[in-house]
Amino acid sequence: MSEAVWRVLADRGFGQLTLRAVAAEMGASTGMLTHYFPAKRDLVRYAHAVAEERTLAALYRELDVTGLAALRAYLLDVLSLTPEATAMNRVWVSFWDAAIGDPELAATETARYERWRGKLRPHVVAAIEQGEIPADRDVEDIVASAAALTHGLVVQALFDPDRFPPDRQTRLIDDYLRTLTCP
Amino acid sequence: MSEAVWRVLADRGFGQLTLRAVAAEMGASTGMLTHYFPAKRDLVRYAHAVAEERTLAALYRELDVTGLAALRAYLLDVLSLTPEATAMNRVWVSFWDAAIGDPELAATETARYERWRGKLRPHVVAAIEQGEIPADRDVEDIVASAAALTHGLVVQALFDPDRFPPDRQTRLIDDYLRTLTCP
DNA sequence: ACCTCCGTACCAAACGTTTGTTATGTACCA
DNA sequence: TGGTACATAACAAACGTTTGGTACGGAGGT
Repeated sequence: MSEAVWRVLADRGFGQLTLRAVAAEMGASTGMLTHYFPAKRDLVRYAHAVAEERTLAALYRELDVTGLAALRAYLLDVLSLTPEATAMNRVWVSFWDAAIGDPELAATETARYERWRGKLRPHVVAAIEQGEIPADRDVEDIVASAAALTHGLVVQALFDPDRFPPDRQTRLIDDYLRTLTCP
Repeated sequence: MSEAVWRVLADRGFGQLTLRAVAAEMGASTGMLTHYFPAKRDLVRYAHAVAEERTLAALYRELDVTGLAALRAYLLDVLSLTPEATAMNRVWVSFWDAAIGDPELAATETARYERWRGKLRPHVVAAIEQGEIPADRDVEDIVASAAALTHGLVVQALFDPDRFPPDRQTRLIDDYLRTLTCP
């Protein structure tokens, strides 16, 4: 079930997530879907959960590094460095559109962002404690700008993969992290 | 005509840009629209042009500053600092979704990004010549990261306006520009 | 000046498709 | 016997598109 939803999501996006498309993808009927999802809204919620689960799967792995190196690892996880990551990012960008028009989805996206920043925050704190980042910098602002730069690169890479190959995306993140170290 | 299209775009987004919605917005019939736009695709193209025109209107004003200050001014133009700018950004984010599924729209978005970066580039060059940015930094990378940070802030501000009020968005851009000045 | 013709600019209505949703029926298992 | 897990089919609504028709205004002939 989650497989079928993900396949529809990955190659058509959130806007084209339709009951019949999912049903066809799993060789079933729309009646079966309405049995599990009384309304379309429920299917969208489930699809959102599926996408988030796939995202977090990569995010919750253990790291053997701390501070800036850990921050770097988490940011690279989000970039479109592999075809799978690119598909993931396409899904999330399409979700942004859906969320703009739906207050409930917008709220979940707000929460997702805060969760992501919460994941990055301790490593910024550690980087400051380890002296990798000047202590007078604001933690919350660094987290927000790191997230911003990363998602900004994601969007540009989505529309211009030739100009933003994996090694350049990585280099841009590294350049950014380097500027964090200077006072 | 362009007024009606813009109104629909602004409060429903690209995904909900429909012939009937535009027709209703200008108190006309769908037949009239198909007279001017033989196919939906043509209406979408026109809507894209309308949105771009509104964007460029703000972008092509003359500046009495150069270098980093000019770069700052252009980046601030894009941020969601006013309700109008917020509406504009909602439209463009919704356009990203439409562009993901349509190669032709994707190509126009690729071009739009390159045009935007082209607008920023000379000011980065000037900043380097004026010694505001170390000469060993890559111009193209700085332009790309500035665009990325800005659009990343736009998206976060769209879903969390409380956490990203205008003054914080501005501060985050200023912090970024400050890190550019250090070697 | 008048009439005819024709293209432009629309409207109203309908068409076929796709969408979410609902109703009815059926197999199966406890 | 009754509830769960489906399939089939139909439904109304919304969509892009097509059709048939009306109004008008300028061009050309008489």
